[in-house]
Amino acid sequence: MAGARRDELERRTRHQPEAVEARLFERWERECGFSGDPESDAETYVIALPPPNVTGELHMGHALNGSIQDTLMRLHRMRGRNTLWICGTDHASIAVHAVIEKQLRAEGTTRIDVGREAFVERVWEWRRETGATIIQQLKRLGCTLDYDHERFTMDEGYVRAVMEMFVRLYDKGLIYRDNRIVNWCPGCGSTVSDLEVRHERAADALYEVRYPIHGTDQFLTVATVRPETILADTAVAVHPDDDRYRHLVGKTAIVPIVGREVPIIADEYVKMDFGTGALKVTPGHDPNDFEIGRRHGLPEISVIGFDGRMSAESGEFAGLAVGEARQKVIDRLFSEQLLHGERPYEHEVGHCDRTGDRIEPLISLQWFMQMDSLAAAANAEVRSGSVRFVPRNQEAIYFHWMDNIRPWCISRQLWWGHQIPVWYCPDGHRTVSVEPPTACGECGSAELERDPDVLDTWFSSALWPFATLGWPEPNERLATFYPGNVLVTARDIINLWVARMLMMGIEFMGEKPFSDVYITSIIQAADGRRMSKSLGTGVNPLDLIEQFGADGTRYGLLKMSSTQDVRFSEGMLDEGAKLANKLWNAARFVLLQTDPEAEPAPLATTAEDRWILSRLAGTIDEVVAQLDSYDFAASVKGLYGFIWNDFCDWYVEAAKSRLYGDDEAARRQVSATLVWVLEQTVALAHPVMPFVTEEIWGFLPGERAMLLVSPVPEPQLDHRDPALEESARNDMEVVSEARRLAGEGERPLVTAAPGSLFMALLERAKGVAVEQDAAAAAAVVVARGDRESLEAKLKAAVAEHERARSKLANEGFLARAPAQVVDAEREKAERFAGEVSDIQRRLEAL
RNA sequence: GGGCGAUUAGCUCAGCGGGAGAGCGCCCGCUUCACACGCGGGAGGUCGCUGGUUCGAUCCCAGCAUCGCCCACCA
Repeated sequence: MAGARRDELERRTRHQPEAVEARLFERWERECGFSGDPESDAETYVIALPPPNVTGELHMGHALNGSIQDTLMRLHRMRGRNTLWICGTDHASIAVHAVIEKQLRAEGTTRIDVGREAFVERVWEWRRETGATIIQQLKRLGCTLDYDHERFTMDEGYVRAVMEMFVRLYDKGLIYRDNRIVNWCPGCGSTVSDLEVRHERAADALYEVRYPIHGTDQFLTVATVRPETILADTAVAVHPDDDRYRHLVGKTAIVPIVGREVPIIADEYVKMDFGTGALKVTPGHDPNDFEIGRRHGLPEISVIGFDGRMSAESGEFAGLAVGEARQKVIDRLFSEQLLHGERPYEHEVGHCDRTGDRIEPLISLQWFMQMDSLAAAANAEVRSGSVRFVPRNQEAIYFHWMDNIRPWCISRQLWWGHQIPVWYCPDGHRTVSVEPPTACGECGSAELERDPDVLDTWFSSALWPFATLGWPEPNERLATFYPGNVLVTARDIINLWVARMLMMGIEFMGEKPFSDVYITSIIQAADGRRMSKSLGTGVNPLDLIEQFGADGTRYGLLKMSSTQDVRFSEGMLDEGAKLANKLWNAARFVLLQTDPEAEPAPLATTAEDRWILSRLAGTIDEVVAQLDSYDFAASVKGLYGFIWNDFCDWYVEAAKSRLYGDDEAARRQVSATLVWVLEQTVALAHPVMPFVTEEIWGFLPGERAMLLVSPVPEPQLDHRDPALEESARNDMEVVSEARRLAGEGERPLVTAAPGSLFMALLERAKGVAVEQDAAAAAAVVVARGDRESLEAKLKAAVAEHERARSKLANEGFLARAPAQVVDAEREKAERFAGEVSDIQRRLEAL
């Protein structure tokens, strides 16, 4: 190694992430690139990044997802796959509206005042200024995304793809317009989907109201929490099996206040044991009642408008706010002696996930998508195992939703988004077209007005895996990189996004967009609450990267990635940061202390060599297999144990006696193995800890490509020696015990067969004597000349021997225990038998 | 109401049918020639509770308790 490089290694006694990360990332981008090669014949490996909202800042979820995906990308790149990690952001209609409308409010204006065109222009301006900061933040984590082809769901080409999708589905009859009850969010001024409604407890009152039965002097009493909607009642329903009311079915009731005569119907939806067992049916203002209404062909009356006030349909109440109307209705019912009772009532009420406003179910004309056939095709893929959820049990979430799928309301009353490609002429004809038409398709009128609504953001997200590759235009990137391999996301958007991508991928590409769906853990705040900005429980990943380095952060997040909910623990990142430093220093030691002439090679000269080579082969085998099965926590744990305990604590320490000894040949041999093991280890750790490993790689001897694009190590399975590893564990205990005794001021003596593992460590230890004895069955440590401790040792060994023997004598044990367990017990019995006789010999010698 | 998951050392978590583990924290000793972001040694646990299966249960089964997340149209 050149003198300057040596000096640098000697000087840098600590790994300093902040000093190397930016430089290495820049080299990766410049010298290697992350764009994938559409021309290559190599097998592809493709992941589409779940596009973060343009409004977003990197949060813990992104950092975890990013760490996992980048680890997978790097592993497969090192395997020689043609890798592509699709990169981009989502236009996030509602979130962007929130940002811009807040700005407008601060300026004393509103979106209505500035108008649609100016509003949208303003959004673009904001987008140009702030850019997608979150994508830049992912670079800090080391993510090797295809930044050169970054996409945005509002890009020209992407918008075309969305329009194309709409038109095709419309032509197929799957998209249609209908009056339906929808979740109206007064805050958003738009509908929101069922998945964007949160249910929260609310304290309301339950009113019992008497409805006169037509042609009698009797009453039917119903229970309601929304008396103001009485004005829109179009039936009263009871359960068909309810003997109390069976005789009333087919008769009519008079709706209080408005005096409308409505049928009394029977419907199984009604719960006999709730309230009075009679339900007022208001199709215009309740989703369930809407369904009942459709089943029975009832009129749909709206008395509440989109402005949150009573509409003209409500007659004398028109113009009142809903709350005021409610009070007035109650007063009227009371004065007319129709209010039978009132009691406090706590129940769940829908709130908008974004704004927190209480959802108002309203009937309106919206665009819908029929999901049944699409869902059936997607479900078949999941049922057959062709699409696999990991962990498997997350499928339940998917199926629960998909097996009960309902039409999807895809129109939103917003301005920022993909405007629905439907134009209306004054005669009301529809023209549906990807490009703006010049004339009505039916009557030729040139006076066309475009549907003002935009599409649900998830509509465009659903085609992310292929619209990002240039669909619908045929092209090489699309042909090469679709379908992808795995989707990595959190379980809260399994239905919102994953299911819809599956359906659209199958519909438009004829093939599932990915085979594996890896559902990550969700990291909670340290106190067990949800991590969220609003709760103030969030942790900024960029701060973590500063504190622990990108490698430490990635390591820590992967380590936390075990169960479905896990509490954030800084300790795990700290562990990662320390491991990076440990690895750096192990590299310094190996590169500075070994014979520079030694050619890196796995030379199995001593027992320690064979042992570390066995451990290395086993570790490579396991760590890679665990990454392949998405068991990141286990993988990272295996890396840690090998690097810190096996390599640094035991092998490097044991190697020192040869390294610093007089035997030149031994020095060269152990040097060769040390460098070889280091090289393999660093390559193995690269997917998880890319920066420190790349930095070390640069100091390894010889001309070499960057580690990013170097091959992943192959486990040398012929190096594996489980018996040796087992006896190593025993010898480790002997070494520890000798150290303890020496620490207590004893003068321990170790009797060991020649070539026993780690005796080199004892020979270097102060106050420990080592005695080579070919007859020794196992390494045994005794306190020199101390009859008492020898006897104690003998007693313990006899007890262990007896224990193993009695187990073997137990018929039930022999009959049921697996063969390898029985063998292990047998070996144990033999080993302790050997130890017993060793100690006995030493006792006699005293 | 339904689904999923958790309950193991002071803290965060592994282990999931055959002798209770890691990291951090704590105690003792080390300026040992890679690393004090270190080295060596150590203390600390009736593995939530109750039953069951088994020769044997932290691990499997049932029930209970507590906590978390997701889903859900009881007016």
